Amino acid sequence: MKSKRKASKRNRKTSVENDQEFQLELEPASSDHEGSEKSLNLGGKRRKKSIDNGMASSANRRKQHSGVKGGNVRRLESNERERQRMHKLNNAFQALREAIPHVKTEKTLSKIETLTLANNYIKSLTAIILGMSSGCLPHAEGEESSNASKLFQHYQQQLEEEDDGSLSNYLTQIHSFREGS
DNA sequence: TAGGCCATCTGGTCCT
DNA sequence: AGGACCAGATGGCCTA
Repeated sequence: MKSKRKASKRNRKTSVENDQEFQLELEPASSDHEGSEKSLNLGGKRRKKSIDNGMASSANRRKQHSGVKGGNVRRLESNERERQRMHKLNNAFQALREAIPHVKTEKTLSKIETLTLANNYIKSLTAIILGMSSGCLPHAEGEESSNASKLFQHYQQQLEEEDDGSLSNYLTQIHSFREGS
């Protein structure tokens, strides 16, 4: 079903990798699951399913062949740490999703959508704040106001250079996300 | 069925 | 030396 597509994805690999995989494919199937049980238990459900189906991933095969005694345990521990790290990253993404206002839909924002929206949201807020504060800046004499003025000039210049219309861009994106859902 | 998105594994590199 | 970080590879799930 997906073999064609997966094959096309695999074509991105280098010829060296293809050669290695070809050789590994010739390995006896009985060795495929060695060392994969622990990571299976530690891993998420999605990964578990693939292994439940009896599919030995190339990753597992690589693991099989890179296994030095003791190194295997270290690898599994490293995998677990990496999983935890990615979970933290995903939690941060979730927090970011909740921090930026967007049209509520059943479909959650993808990571790229979240980052793009957050970027433009920050820019739009910056533009608004600076716009609100700009009124009192010209007559300011204190150092604090002077800094604010510099800040305002800096961002104004930045916005001019980017010329992307942050606020309208942000609103446009929200609108497109709404339509896309 | 193709494409998008995601989770996981892995080896390399950087950092402490 | 070992952990953190990163990017590539891969397979699963979902949707148009």
